[in-house]
Amino acid sequence: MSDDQLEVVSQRFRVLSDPMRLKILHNLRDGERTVGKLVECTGASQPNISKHLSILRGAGLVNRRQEGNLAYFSIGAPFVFDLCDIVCEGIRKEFEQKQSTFL
Amino acid sequence: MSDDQLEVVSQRFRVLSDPMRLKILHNLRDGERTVGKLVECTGASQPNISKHLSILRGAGLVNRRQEGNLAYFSIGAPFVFDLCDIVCEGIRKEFEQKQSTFL
DNA sequence: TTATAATATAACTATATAGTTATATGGTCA
DNA sequence: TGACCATATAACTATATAGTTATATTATAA
Repeated sequence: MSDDQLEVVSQRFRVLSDPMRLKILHNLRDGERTVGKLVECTGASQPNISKHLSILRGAGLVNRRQEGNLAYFSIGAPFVFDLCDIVCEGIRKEFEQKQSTFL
Repeated sequence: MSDDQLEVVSQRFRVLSDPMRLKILHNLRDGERTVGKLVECTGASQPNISKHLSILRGAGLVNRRQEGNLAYFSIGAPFVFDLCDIVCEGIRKEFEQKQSTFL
């Protein structure tokens, strides 16, 4: 793998390395949401959510659809949930291993 | 998912969000390596590699084995390669889609 | 057109972190 | 023991970025 490729891949992981962005993705799991709705669900500020959405969109992880003056965002790459599942599984296993140390 | 859980998951993605750490993992794919060997292969400084290795180890992504005054590191969680594969596939698809815009 | 609502962007601040240099630790061998 | 090697850590600097406040954009409705 070239350094350029490594750079691109690491950038993608970086997009997922923020709890608020994961929270947004989690909220979109049930279907598309407006910016306002995401602001409401996450408790973050509107500019903050807009910024995160633009980062997620830049990575192709969400899609944007405009209807009137509302912007609807939805999951653009379902594989993000596969990624999260693998990571969660890894965390779970590691946790179990630490637990077993005390048995 | 709780905010705490999101924090933990995002932290794991953060560990993978650095090109040098991905390079190290890539180099370990063929088997265990000493710190010196990784310094040689990556072209990074020795303290830099040691620091990255300690971060990777903190996340359970690599294992450490000491023999004499050499430290051998190896892959601790093979699923990282699954993660990378999924991300690479996503990048590839997105790239194809952008290409098709010009056809 | 003007007023209003939803969203996006700009400018800024504060924090996190990658990399460097210098030094410390720990192991081996004379 | 003391010299030497491999690795780890500390302190620091420079950069990236998450969040805030203020403002701009875009669309609807009066």
